[in-house]
Amino acid sequence: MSVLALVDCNNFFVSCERVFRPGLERRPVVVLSSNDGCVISRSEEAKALGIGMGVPFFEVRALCVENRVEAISANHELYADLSRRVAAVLRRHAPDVEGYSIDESFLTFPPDGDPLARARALRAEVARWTGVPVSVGLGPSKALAKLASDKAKKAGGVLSLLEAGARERVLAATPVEQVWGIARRSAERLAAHGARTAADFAALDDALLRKTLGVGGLRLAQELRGLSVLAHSSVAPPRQSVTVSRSFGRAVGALGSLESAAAAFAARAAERARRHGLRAGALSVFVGWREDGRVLSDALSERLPPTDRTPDLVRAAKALIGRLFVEGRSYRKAGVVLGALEAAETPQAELFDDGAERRARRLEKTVDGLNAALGPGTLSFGGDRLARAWAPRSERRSPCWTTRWEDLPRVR
DNA sequence: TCTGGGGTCCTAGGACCC
DNA sequence: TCTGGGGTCCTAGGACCC
Repeated sequence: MSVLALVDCNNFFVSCERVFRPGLERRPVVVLSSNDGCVISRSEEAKALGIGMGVPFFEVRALCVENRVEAISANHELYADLSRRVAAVLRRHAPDVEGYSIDESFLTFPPDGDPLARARALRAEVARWTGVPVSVGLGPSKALAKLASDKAKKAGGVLSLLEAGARERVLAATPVEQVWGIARRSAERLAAHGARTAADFAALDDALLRKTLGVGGLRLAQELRGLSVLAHSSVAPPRQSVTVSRSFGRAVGALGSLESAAAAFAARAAERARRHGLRAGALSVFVGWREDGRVLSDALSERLPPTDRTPDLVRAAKALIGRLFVEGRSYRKAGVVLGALEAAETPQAELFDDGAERRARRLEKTVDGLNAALGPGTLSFGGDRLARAWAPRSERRSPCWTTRWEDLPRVR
C-alpha cells in the first residue's frame, strides 16, 4: 500500500498576506475577490465571526467594521509566487509532487520510515522556509488523504487515515457533503438512498452508485474504501482551455467599451497560451448582464485556424462580442475562452517568410518577457488601454512583495 | 399495421473543485 | 447599490454514418 499525502496550505491567501505583515497574526483577516466582491479567504478569527466562504463582501461589511476585520484585495501575483516556493520545499521531500491547486499538492511517501514523522518534518520545513502554515493528511488514496488533511487542521496539523480503525471512525462521523467531490446536488441524491455519512456512502452498492452519481461517484466510494483508483502524476496533463474574464467595475452599455474589454482579455489569454506553448483552435466570448433581477448571459464560439497570435485572437474576440452586443443592455461582465488547444510547433512557413512574421514574433516575445518580469499588463497591444470603462476596482491591494522591485520590503 | 442496430463526433449543460 | 475567476470531467442528446 502506497502512502499518499495531501499538503494543504491553511487559509492560503490570508497566510500569504501575513508573511509580510506579521501584525495581522491573531487578528481577523479576509481576502477579497476582484472588485472587492466576495470573501475568498478567511483567517480562523474571521471564520469564528461567522464570515462564510464566498459571501458577498457588502453583506458582511458592517460586521467587519464592527470587529475591526482587516479586508485585503486579492494579490494573485504574490500568492502564485509563494505557491511556487512552497512547491519547491515539497519537492525536496518527494520526487512526484502533483500540484492540485494553488494551495494543495499530492505527494507519495516512500514506503520506508514513519509517514507521520515525515509529515511533521515537512510541515515544519515549509513553515520555516516560506512562513506558510500547512496541514498534512495521509491515506491510502487521494480522497482519504484529502479528508485527512481537512481533519488535520483541528488535530495539530497532521492526521493519518492509513489505519482501517481510524478510517472507520472518521468516515462514520463525517457528513457526506464534506467528502471531496460531493456537494449539494449529490448529497441530495444520496440522502434519497439513506446515505448521510461518508461511511454510508462508501457502503452503497456499486451498481446503485453508478446509477445515482455516475462513474465519478463510484470511483469516489472506492477511494473511501481505501482503494486507490484516482491517478497520481507529477506530470501536469495538457491544459484544455484558457479563460480571461472580469466583472466590470461599473455597468457598461457602449459597444466600444465592450470591444475594448474583449481585446484586453484576448490579448491576456494569448499571452498565457504562448507561455504554455499552446495554440488555440477555438475562441469563445461570453457576456453577462442583469434583467429584472435575474442574472443572464450569452455566448458565441468560433473555430479558428490554430493560432497563438495576439492580433488574430483580438480580432476574433472583437467580432464575436460585436455580434453578442444588444443596444440598451447594461453589461456587468465579459470573458474570452480559448479552446481546442494544441502544442504550438514552429510553423514550417516561418523558414520562408519575408521577415514581417519574424519581427511580429519578436515583438510579442519582448512584450511577454516584460509583462512576465514587471507584472501583467505592463505593456499591451494597441487600443486596449482606451475606453477602459469596464476596468475592475480593487482598492485594498497589498504590494507584490516578492515579484516587483518597487514593492520589495524595506528593512530599516 | 409493421418501422434496426450500432457506431462516432460534437456540443451544451450540470456538477464540482479551489 | 454592492455577488470572483479559473479550471476539470461527465452525460445526454443531436447529427450523421453505415
